[in-house]
Amino acid sequence: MSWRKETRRAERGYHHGNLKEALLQAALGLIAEKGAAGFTFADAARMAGVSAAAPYRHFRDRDELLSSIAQRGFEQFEARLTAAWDDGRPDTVTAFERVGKAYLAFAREEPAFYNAMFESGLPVDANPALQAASERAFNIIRAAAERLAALAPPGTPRPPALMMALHIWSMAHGVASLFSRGDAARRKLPMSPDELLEAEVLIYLRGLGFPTDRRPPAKSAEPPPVPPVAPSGSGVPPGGPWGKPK
Amino acid sequence: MSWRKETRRAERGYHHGNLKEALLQAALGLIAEKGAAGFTFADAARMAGVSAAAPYRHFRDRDELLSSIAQRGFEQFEARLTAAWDDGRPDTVTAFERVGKAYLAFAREEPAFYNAMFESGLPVDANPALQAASERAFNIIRAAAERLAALAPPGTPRPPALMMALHIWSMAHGVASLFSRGDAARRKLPMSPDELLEAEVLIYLRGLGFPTDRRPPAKSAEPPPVPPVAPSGSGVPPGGPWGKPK
DNA sequence: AGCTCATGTGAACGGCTTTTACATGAGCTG
DNA sequence: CAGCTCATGTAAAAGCCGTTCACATGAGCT
Repeated sequence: MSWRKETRRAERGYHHGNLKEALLQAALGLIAEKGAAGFTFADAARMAGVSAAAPYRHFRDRDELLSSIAQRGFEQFEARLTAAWDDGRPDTVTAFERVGKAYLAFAREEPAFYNAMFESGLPVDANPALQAASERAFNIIRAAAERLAALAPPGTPRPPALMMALHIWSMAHGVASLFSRGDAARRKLPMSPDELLEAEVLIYLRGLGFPTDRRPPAKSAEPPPVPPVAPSGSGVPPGGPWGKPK
Repeated sequence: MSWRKETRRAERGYHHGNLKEALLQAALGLIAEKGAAGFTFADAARMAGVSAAAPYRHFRDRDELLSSIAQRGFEQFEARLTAAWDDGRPDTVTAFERVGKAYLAFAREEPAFYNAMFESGLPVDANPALQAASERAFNIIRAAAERLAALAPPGTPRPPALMMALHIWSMAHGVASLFSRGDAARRKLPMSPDELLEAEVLIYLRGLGFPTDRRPPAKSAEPPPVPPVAPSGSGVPPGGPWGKPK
């Protein structure tokens, strides 16, 4: 079995064999558990079964480990946003909202990454690689906004795509930070963070003149009752992007 | 002179005289400088000129000092939001936007409080007093949303005020967190965080059917070119809440 | 004057980060 | 295969922090 070699490497030898990766995984678990602030270099070392000094062979200091995690986080984040955007299929607005949901899903499902990326207080702009990774992730949102802006109803002033992207980002980040994570997420909401963000984005898009009179923010995947492009006659869609007030 | 008594108390005596307050002030300065994560109990004690054990006579532990600061922060926050809202004068929409700006102004001008309140990772819901203070601050936004919702144009479905409040809060918090603070604020923006948020809120309100075709978000107070109520035929006002794309 | 209790001190414990000198052994070289 | 070298690990130590405990001080009351 391939059990032998790996286990022996991992357990017995003087050399760990893959300490860097083991430390990253350990740190990820610890951050998910206790937050980036509570995470400890020594703990990660202990969890990997090495002495407290060993990590310094692979990371300059604790901050560099944190940065590495944030870096990976931004990469995975970018991948998920890219997948969610799916190049604007089946239609731009649907895909755009999917990106928003992917943002929240990432914050929910990868709390450790999200924490390292946005809540650890590490200086993102001090690390060029990190900044670049963050930029690449944001560029997905930006590209999506670009496509959306190009679709602005004729006769209306075209909204600047960059501004739209920043708006969407701030909405997603605001909802994720306030309502979609461990601590403050306990605030009792009349709706789920996903629904909250979806409604927010829909209202915002309507404010830009986009037709958003599609399905209400229900969880079921219904076939779209009408083709995505609607006449812009009445600015007010029938359903409205919010449910009945409970 | 009253100089005597205070100074002697502060400098000489075995007893400090007002250590609790001194510690709070010291901590506030340290947090503003190095963030809540970097802030140190021992440092605060040193800055107040007492031993490292002295603070424990006034705070159970480091977290309680942090909580006290967050608590004060929420109180000041509430006061500023209340002042900005000014009971909806001179008109609801204007006052509403002023609240948004007050949110950003607070984040910018009181980084230490903001940090303790929203970025220190302390469990807000574990401390009832803290949670109540936070709730009171949010209620200002909520009350404003309530008034705004009541003004929804006739013929449109009335948006739930709580949802609106949550939306506005998430926008303000998102913009503040991402663009209006020390670290990540370095991201080059085509506009100021204030303008960004103002545009965002205006577009959002327009999406709800509110007439928002007032002055563009310029700093000068121009007379409104057209009366505020527009026919709802075309959902798109003339000016648009964004400037020319640069 | 004397008592008492809030408030401050100093020393100590354990834990964390980081550095330094030293140990080990994996992989290359001849 | 012998031997060298260097990456990778360890142990120990210094310095910091949070926290606790026994003890000191003196402010205010009787």
